[in-house]
Amino acid sequence: MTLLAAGPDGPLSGLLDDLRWRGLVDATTSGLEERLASGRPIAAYNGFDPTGSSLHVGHLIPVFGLVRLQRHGVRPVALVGGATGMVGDPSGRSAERVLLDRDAVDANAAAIRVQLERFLDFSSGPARAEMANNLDWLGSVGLLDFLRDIGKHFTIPYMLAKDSVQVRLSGGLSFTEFSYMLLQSADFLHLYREHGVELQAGGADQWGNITAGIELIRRVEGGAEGHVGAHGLAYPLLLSASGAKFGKSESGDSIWLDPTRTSPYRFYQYWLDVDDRDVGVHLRWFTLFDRATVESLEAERDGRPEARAAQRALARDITERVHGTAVGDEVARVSAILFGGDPAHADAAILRAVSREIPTAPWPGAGRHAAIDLAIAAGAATSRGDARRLVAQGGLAINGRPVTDPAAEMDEDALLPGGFLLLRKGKRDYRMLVRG
RNA sequence: GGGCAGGUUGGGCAGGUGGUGAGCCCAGCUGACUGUAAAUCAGCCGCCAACGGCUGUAGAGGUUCGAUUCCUCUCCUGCCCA
Repeated sequence: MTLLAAGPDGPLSGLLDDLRWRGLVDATTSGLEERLASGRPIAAYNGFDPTGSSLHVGHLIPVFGLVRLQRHGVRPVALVGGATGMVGDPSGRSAERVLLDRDAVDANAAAIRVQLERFLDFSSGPARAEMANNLDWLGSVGLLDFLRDIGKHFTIPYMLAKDSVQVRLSGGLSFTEFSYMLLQSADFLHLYREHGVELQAGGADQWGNITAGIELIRRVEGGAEGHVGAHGLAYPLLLSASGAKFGKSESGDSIWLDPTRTSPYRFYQYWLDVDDRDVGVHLRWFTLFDRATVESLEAERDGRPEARAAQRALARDITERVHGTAVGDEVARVSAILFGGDPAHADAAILRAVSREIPTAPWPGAGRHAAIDLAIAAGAATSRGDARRLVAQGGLAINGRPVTDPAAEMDEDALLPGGFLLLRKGKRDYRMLVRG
C-alpha cells in the first residue's frame, strides 16, 4: 500500500509552492523538491531553545513553518534543546545545579508544549506532532564517545568555513560555541535514525548547522541500505520595512506569547501597529488565511490604508490563536474604547475590562498627589525629572485631559467610576492607577 | 606565567600625558503633520528640593590645592609570546 501524505492545505507535493508564495523559502537542499513530490510520508524537525518558559513572536516563524508542513501532511517534531541550551553557560556549576537546570528545562519544555498546542495538532493521525528533548540523548553521551562517533566525521577546515564561525573568529569564539554545530548535527542524526526525521527546518542563520547535520548523516548513513538522504529548509530572516528587529516592541522588549509577560492587549497592539509595507508578509507568515483572503486584504490596504483592515485582521487572528476568542474580543473592544471615544466617560465595568489589559498600579493612597508622582506611580515615567519633561512637552494626559502643570495635585475625587485613574503617555501608551 | 591594547551614560565612540565634557552618533522619548501608519521636521534624552545644585570616565586606595588624566593593587575583555 502506498500512502501519500496530505493535509488540510493539500498534498505534500504542493508544500514548497505554498511556502514560496508566502515568501518563506530562503534555501532548500537540492533534493527536497523531488522528495516531497514523491508523496511518501516525511517527518521534519525544528529546534527551540528552552531557556525561557515562553515563546515570543520571533519564534512564530519556525512555529508557523511547522504548522504549514503539518498542514501539507508532514509529521512535525518540535525539538527542545535541553542539552544545547545548557552548554552556553561558561560559569562552573555544581552537580546539583545541573540537576536543577534539568528540572527547569523540563518545566520550560512543558510550558512551551502548551503554547505549541495552540498551533500544532498533537492529537492523532499520521502527521501527529511530537516533542523531543535532546537532553534525552545528548545528556548521557560521554565525551570520548561523542568525539569518536560525531567529531571524527568533521574536519576543522569544514567547520572553520562556516559563516557562523567566520564572523566570530576575530572577536573571540569559545570552543563550546565552536562545537555547537556538532551537537546540532548529532541531534539531526539521532532524529533521523530513531524518529525517521529526514528534514530539518530553521531560520537562515541556522543553515550552516543544518547542512552540517546533513553532511554527518551522509557520512555515517551514506552506505546504509534504504538510505534516503536528509534535507534542509531555511526560512528568511524577517526584517521590517523600517529596519527594526522583528518581534520587539518599540521599547525593545520581546513580545511574548505568555500573557503574564506580555498582556494580550499589548500583543494585539503589536500586530495592529505593523507597518503597511510589512502587513502583507505578516499575513502570509502568521495566519492561515488563504491566498484570496490575503490578496483582498492587501487590496484594501492599498485602497483605504487608514482603515487598517489588514492589520486588524492580522491582530485579531493571531491574538485569538494564541489567547482564545474571548480574550481576542476583549482586547479588540478595549482598543476601540481607548482609541475611539472618550474613556473618561466609560462606566466602571468597561474601565475594569480596560484595567485587565493595560498596566495598572495601585493608587498611592489618601491625600493629594502631584501629577508627576502619579505618572511615576503608573510607570509612565522613570524619575521626577523624566515626568517633568513629559509634562513640559505636553505628553501626559490624565483621564483624557492634558496635564500642563507638573505640580498640579489631585486626590481621590479625580478617580473615575470603579476607583480608576487613566493616564496616557504620548498618543498610545495607556496606564491605570486603581484604588485598592 | 610574560607583554601589549582596552573598560567613558541603553549600544557604539570622541576626548583627555593635572585646572569645564554630561561631547558625538545610534537607539529611545515627546510634539507637529497623520491613519493608533511611514517619511519628514522640531524639542528632549544622568539625578534632584531645578535660572540653581549633585553624582558621574571598571573597582579600591594613593599623590595633589585640584585626578577622567599620574602611581599602586584588584576585576573584566581582546591580542601577542611562553
